[in-house]
Amino acid sequence: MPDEVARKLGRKERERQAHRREILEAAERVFVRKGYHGATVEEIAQEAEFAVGTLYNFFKSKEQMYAEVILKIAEDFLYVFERQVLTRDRPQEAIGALIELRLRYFDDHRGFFRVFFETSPGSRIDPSRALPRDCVGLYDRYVEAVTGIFDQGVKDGSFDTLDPFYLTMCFEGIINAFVAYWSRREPTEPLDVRIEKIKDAFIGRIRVGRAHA
Amino acid sequence: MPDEVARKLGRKERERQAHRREILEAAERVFVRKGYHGATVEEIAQEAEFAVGTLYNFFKSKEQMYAEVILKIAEDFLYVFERQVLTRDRPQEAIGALIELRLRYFDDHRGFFRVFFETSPGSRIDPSRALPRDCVGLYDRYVEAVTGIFDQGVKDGSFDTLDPFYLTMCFEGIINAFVAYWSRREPTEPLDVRIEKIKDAFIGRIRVGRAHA
Amino acid sequence: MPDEVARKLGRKERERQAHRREILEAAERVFVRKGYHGATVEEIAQEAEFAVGTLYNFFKSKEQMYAEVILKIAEDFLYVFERQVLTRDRPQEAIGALIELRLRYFDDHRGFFRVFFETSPGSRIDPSRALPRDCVGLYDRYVEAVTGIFDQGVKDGSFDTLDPFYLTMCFEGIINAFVAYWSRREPTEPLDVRIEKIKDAFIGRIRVGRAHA
Amino acid sequence: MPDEVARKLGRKERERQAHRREILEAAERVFVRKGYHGATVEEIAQEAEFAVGTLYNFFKSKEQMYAEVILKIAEDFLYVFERQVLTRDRPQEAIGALIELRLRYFDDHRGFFRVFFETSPGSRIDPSRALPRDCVGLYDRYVEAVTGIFDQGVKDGSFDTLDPFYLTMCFEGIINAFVAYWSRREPTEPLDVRIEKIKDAFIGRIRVGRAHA
DNA sequence: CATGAATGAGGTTTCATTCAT
DNA sequence: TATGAATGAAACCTCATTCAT
Repeated sequence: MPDEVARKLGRKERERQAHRREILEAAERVFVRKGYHGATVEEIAQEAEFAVGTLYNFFKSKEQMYAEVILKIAEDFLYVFERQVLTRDRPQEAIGALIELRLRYFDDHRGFFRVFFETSPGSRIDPSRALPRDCVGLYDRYVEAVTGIFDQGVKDGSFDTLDPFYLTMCFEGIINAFVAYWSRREPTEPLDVRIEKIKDAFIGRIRVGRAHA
Repeated sequence: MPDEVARKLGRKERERQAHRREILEAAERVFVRKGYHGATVEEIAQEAEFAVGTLYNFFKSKEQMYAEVILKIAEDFLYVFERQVLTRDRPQEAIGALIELRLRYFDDHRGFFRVFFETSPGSRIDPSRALPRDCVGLYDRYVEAVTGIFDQGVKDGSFDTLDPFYLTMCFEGIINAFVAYWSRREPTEPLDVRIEKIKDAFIGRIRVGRAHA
Repeated sequence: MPDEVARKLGRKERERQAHRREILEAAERVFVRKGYHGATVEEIAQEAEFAVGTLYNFFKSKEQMYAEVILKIAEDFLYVFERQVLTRDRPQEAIGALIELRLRYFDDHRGFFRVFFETSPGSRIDPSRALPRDCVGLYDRYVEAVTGIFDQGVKDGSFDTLDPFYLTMCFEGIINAFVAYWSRREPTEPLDVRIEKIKDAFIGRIRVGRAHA
Repeated sequence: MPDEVARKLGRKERERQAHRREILEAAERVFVRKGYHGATVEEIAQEAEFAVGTLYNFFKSKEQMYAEVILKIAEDFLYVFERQVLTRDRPQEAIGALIELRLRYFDDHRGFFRVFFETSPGSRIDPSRALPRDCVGLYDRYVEAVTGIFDQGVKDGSFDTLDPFYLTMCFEGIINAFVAYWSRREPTEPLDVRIEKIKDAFIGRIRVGRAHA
């Protein structure tokens, strides 16, 4: 009997989380189609196949929905980042894996990144500006981690002697530039080729002992 | 008599243009402060010291005001760009001058810039923020011109053999990253030093024949 | 076996009544805090530690809850009124006891009182705040009873010859005025003293044969 | 020419004020019909024969409309009060005139008083609590003035020796009680009779040297 | 009976745009 | 051309009530 109750509560809670997720996914789709200001709560509700009021049982405002969409993407990204990038021993490989991850990830959420870049003034220039509170922590963690990789690379002699934090900023700037560009124009080359090109261009530029071009 | 009429019309026309300009400048300030959606026509009117109705004698919509603001900023930037950067013969110097221009320009018109680079390439998501046709042309011209400089540099052997367009993307990304960073934290070094550092870091990385670090 | 059923039903029924009472008490607290329109069923449910749906198993609407709260308060007050005031033989003493009751009651249950005396006679304006039938009867009974006391006092020569209904109105007005005053400024004198002062001031004014001041 | 401009501006301003007044009057009517919570801005707009948005050019919220309705009534009242009551030399006459004014005034705005008493909890007990900011000052002025009258009456021997402030509170309480009562049940006696009765009952009770009843 | 997620009508408020003066 | 009051569509959000479990 307690078991059944437990299972029941478990199911209810599971359903609630499922609905929450469905709403967030619907919200992401609508934000992608219409942008933050263009999206209406009404439309998100229709997309999620819930009534408007229901959304407000999960999120207290449209703004919070937006924030959570970003948060979800950021969390997912960080989860993979920590597993696929931070586990690498050699800095060069870590940066290579990060380039790949960032580009692949972007491909999956391309539409939303477009929204993100456009929504908040300053966001393309300074993503941390447009982020919801919870997200800023994640972003800082990410920046620190990447800086750590560069630091290690400089120390162990893999990379030229450069300020690791400057390297991180350049890295982010470059990736963002490409991501922003490809969010507007359909890329002409397949993802793999683009990844390799950026790896070459970036890592090649900072790697110690490279031959002169 | 005809003379007087001519003078009068001339004055009237001059005044009209002056008002138009004042309105655009007010609009720019407000868009910079509030972003496109946050700005209200009412606020722009107050800033311009005109009545709302008057604005609609010059522009058919808020959207058009926005488009013209962007256009003006882009034109101003491009005007200086063509004179101070494109006139250089040697690619390395041109890029150096561009770095200087972008950083100086940013320091003087940081709000300015935000609007320009934010909106830049026109959105498919939020039509109201899409760049006006004319402006997209300007932006493309800028990108092409910069790409041209890199192209020349690669061809004449100043720079390593890299895809010039990729170089442009990287260049923009890096500049944006620094600009973003300095817009959050007051720079510790004077502008001149910062300019030199970036010149070294960026140009140094792509210049042929550089010594190993 | 039938016994056990009977006991069970008895317990169930007792529990049901207990829950009903708990809900009403919670509702009263919330109505006192927020007023009718400010109170939400959600908040009442939380206060009562039941789910919203449960409340609707006992009352068919928020309006009915409100009506029952009023009714309960009115009944409680009237219960004491009839025992402590109406039992007095001499009008002067009855009015004195009523003064004491109203002031003490107010001190103990000031939120309480507000609901009763505020809402009192039912609104033609805001149907949702109209008193339930039963309650209007109670209030009228109260007014009638007080008027009756004055009537008796006038007739038996205790009070000056005045319209008893007018006296009731004056009495209510004066009590309310003091109560209001003391609800703003902490009284400087203890309750007993205040009670005596009002007795003197009010009864003294209407008592036959008083000395000139 | 400047004259014409002046007249024009004057007319515009006059019209604006007229519209403001019309809206307030419409609002009063709707509040009277439906109560504060029952009234919708939409309905007020229809009653005033303006679009909804127009109301918001004059008042920033429904709440402010309500506050201004009260303020207008209070100001009008004070205006007459100062002319018809404060000008009397003898305290007894002044109080008599005040009773008449309060009752007559109430007759004109009866509906609104009903709303007022019902809208804010505690308003019948302590009207000053429910008043908008601007109004509180007016109310204080009124209370002071009335207290002054009683003070003068006590000093010159017209009234019994009683605390003038207590007298004011009793006076207000009594008037409010009647007003509240008659806002619910149609009075059975004509206004004149009621005025005289209250004059007798109240002034008669506090006048020095009255004969025993 | 207890639960609480789902509902959706309806409220207040904003603001780009128009138009009579 | 300059004005700014008037417009009204449309947005976000609340909350009493229902109902499947």
